[in-house]
Amino acid sequence: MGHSQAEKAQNRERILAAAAEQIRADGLESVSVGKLMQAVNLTHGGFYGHFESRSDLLAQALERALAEGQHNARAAVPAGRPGRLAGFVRSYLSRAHRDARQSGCAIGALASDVGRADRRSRVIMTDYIERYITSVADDLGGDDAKAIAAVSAMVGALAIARVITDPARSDAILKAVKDHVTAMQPDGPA
Amino acid sequence: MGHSQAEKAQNRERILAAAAEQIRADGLESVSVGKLMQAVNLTHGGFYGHFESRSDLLAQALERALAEGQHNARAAVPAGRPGRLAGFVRSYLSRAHRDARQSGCAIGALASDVGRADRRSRVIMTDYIERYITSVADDLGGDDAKAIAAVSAMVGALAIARVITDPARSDAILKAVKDHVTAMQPDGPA
DNA sequence: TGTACATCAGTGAACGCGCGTTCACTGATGTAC
DNA sequence: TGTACATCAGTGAACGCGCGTTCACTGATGTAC
Repeated sequence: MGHSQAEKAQNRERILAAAAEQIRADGLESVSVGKLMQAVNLTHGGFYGHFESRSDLLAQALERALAEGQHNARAAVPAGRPGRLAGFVRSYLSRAHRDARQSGCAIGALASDVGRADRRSRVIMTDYIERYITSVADDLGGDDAKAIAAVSAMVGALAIARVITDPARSDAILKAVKDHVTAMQPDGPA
Repeated sequence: MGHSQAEKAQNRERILAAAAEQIRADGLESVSVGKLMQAVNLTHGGFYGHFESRSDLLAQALERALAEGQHNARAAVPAGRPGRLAGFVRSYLSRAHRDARQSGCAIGALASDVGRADRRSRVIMTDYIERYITSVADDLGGDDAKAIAAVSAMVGALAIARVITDPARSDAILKAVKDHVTAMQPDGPA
């Protein structure tokens, strides 16, 4: 069995990507070293050539999940200014986002988990929350307080919509908050 | 060692109360049968005289936590109508509530956990979310959509404030959303 | 009120299992000459 | 270009541990007479 240096880097990527998906789908605690390595067609022993410990992996996977969620969010919206917030909110509070936890926003998926996690994880997520708020504030005339309210409502709505058992009611939650946040923009939706 | 029927009911209560606190403080998955029974000064074998399984206990503890969180919320606000929402929001988005996960609102503490839990848990929490929305709607002239936005913002803000590492910034998050939700009332804060 | 006994709440040893982590080993990679 | 060898990515057995659950047992409770 040949294992080149290039393959090692590639395997590390595959482990990290699989973990970043899994923590969003099933939570930080759902990750087991053995199963994760199996999912990536490696044996468990090799794990420690890539990461110091399970908890080290979790912190890096959280960072990765946050970065990916952010990337997906930006990709869903054309870069131009007018209607940017409305477009972003439509995508963030879509049924597709609600139903695809594993590739969606890690703040929405993991906020309450990280709230009780170790400091390292909280520092990482704090950074992404602040970026999220700043980005939304840009579309709200720099109003930080308004952006905080908008972000809180979006994150809360996503979490709640994933709990509600009746699909139509879950849709209604998403729609109500979408309309509410969109209406926050001074010049109205574009 | 004497064990009367009254003691049995009392022990069941103690197990359930301890679990209801623990799931809010550290998440559903943090509960282990052995440690839980130890915390209540019993041995692990007796657990199955009270509950069918760990997962049965978790569902009942979730219901208990939700009921307690709701009870605490009502207790914090005088029953009279004027200013009821403002008073409730002040309490919900207080530093005290943020810092006392184990006795606070279980929706805020466990929404993202339950979003990926089994159907039984989701059904239980759905019920309490709807009650929460209805209760807030009562203070907003029956406007369901507005109440959904308010509840989403409060739940999201609580979760986010528990992640943010800088205490002053965390306070600012609570305050921004408190002001935002209070301003939703047509007649303004009382 | 007092005795005899069935009930049953709680005990603690034991089960099989999966966990995170370690480590001696294998064999292809990739470098030195 | 070809050979000799050090490196090191990945393997898989083994570790000690805590888990959820079962069960034979203990002894106080509480009932029948």
